[in-house]
Amino acid sequence: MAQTNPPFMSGVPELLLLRLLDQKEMYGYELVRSIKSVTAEAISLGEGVIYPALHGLERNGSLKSRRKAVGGRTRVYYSLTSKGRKRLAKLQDDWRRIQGGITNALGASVGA
Amino acid sequence: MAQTNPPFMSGVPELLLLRLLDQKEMYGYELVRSIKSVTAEAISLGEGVIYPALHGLERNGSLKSRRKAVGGRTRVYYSLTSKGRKRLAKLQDDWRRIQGGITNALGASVGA
DNA sequence: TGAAATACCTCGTGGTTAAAGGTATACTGC
DNA sequence: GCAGTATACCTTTAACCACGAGGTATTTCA
Repeated sequence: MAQTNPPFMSGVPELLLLRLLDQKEMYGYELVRSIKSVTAEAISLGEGVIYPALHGLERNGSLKSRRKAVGGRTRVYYSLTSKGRKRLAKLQDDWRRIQGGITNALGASVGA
Repeated sequence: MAQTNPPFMSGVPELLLLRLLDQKEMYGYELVRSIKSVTAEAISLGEGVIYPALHGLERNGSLKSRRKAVGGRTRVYYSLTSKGRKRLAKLQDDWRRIQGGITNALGASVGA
């Protein structure tokens, strides 16, 4: 795993993708840039991560796509299905749980 | 990856281990239970994660160990080296960065 | 005596990220 | 008219790392 981002990343691409697409239909290339900007440059996910992830999410029914020609170029727009919305809710929950756990651990002074 | 914990776990064992051992010398079996309790049950790391991680961290110089007999049983206590402390500082930084990035993403309303 | 807890360990699986590479079209500047 | 850059899609390969399962031995408690 040649790393640009530090560890702590597993599951993150999926979460981010679902979250962004829940707000607005978007295409792959746009998502790549969007993730960088919405995380204030903290997280950068390349196309080699985004496209396979998108395909996987579509395959398992979390996303649906439609092709759209824009200025002679074809884009594939993705949006959430209801299954995808459920999946997002679960992932957000999970994230908050482990995020809280780690925050506890980092902040705790182990008294005795 | 048969999963007990949800995703979002990569790098987490290392961070938690270093953090706990920075506060107090501990042995493997103790760390397994400690992680569960300090994260309020949110994160549970089995021995199959902890022991290899401990060995790896010792190998790369982040931890040092000493054996200690306690009531007829032998325990291997681990503690941080200065290299381990540096590593911990870096990981904490990384964690806070990506944690912040995700929080942004989850909270953001993508206004146009 | 035997079950459960303590304490250590390794191996194999498989999920998941990441970089690098590959194609093709459109737009910009020269 | 042409070169270079940005847009837009995609796949393949490699490597990592968490995880469960399984394995040993000792102690404690019923």
